[in-house]
Amino acid sequence: MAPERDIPDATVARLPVYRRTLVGLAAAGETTVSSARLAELAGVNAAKVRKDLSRLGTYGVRGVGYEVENLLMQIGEVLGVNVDAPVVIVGMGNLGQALARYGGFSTRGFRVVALTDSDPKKIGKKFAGLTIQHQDDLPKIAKDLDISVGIITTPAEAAQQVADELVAVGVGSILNFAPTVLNVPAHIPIRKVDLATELQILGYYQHRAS
Amino acid sequence: MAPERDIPDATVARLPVYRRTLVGLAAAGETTVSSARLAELAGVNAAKVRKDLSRLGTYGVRGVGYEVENLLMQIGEVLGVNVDAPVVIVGMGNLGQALARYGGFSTRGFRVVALTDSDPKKIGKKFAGLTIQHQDDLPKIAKDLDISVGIITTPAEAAQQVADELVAVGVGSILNFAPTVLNVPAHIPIRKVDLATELQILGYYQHRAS
DNA sequence: CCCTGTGAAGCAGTTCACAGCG
DNA sequence: CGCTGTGAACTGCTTCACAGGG
Repeated sequence: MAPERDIPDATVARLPVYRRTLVGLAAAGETTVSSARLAELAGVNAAKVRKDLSRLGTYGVRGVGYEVENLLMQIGEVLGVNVDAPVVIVGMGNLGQALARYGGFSTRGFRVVALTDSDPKKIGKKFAGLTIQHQDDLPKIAKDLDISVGIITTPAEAAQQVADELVAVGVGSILNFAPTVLNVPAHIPIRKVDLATELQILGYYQHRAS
Repeated sequence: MAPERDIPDATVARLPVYRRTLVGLAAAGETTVSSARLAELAGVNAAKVRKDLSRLGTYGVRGVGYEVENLLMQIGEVLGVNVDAPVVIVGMGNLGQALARYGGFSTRGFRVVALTDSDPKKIGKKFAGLTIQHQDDLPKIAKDLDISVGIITTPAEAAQQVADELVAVGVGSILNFAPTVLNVPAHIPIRKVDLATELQILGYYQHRAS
């Protein structure tokens, strides 16, 4: 009943895109979709869609396509979007504040339940219904709220320390917005979102083109 | 004198990380660095560092390593960080505001010179010394300021339209924060930063681990 | 003797092309 | 007859391992 194990990283990275596309199709009242159409909407190639979906153990209907609702359910299960994982955001600067107000968490299986910072001037302020707490209280917060995901939006200098603290209190995965490479134990999944890096990559291609 | 052409995508994506690491080493007064040390700091494998750097036409010194300043200069040139490309941010919601205040652009070859939105209530407000202008004025703004990069921070529904407008006014590359796949002409480099996708990918790995 | 540069091997992901089912 | 599922070929990236220069 659980879907196939060991889905390739490249496939996992595309599943959220398929999911978003399928949500749109469902909202538009579509009940089935072919790999060709899904591929077009998701910006990939049709063979890739079929190979990716076959990894889920999903079976489409030959001659017809895939059932939208069924596919949504299966992808949702693989990604764990029904889990409602408690999230803490560490670092309430510009970006932390923007994320605290971001509305996209709940429909993706995450719920921001705590905000922390180490600047005493910020403690007690409220964002999106949550009060900023001191980073030193993380152990208690993590225990009380059973935090499973940490989002790091501190300056680069503080990020490794924060990552260590998150790991120490038992957080299960980390999303890092600080522009630095973090060392965490191999069993903790970590992903980074790095604006400066993305811009510089663009810089290369633009530079080349001219 | 220009570095080698045709650097693989995977290498390009790592250059900003090497650059950041080298900036740190330079600040710490280091003048040379071995591939092993650079690899450790950048979180990759030493052979990869050597192969990547060899693509730049850079030559390290056998038995010693690479000269930090020289390497920085070469990577900077490849990435075009001295270009100071004018950037417009389209969509001044939470994220757009956070990016407008973000300080990391200038040292990476980018300068935010304009902010736009389509909500009349936001026009005229100021962020980081810039006044929000109406998105309808984009053609004039782009012409006057010679905009070369567009950052899209609108809701998903508006993003394709905005992308079309950016392409129409001659923007050379696009960074998309909206959670949707954008269609742009093949010659326009585009990258996406997608928080919801990253979270869902984490969701998969965390889910799997338990 | 250390550390780079690089052929060669290995691996992962993509794309092709078609058999086979509804 | 259309569209899925998938072997097989292919492409690109990573890693190994070592020759060779300083």
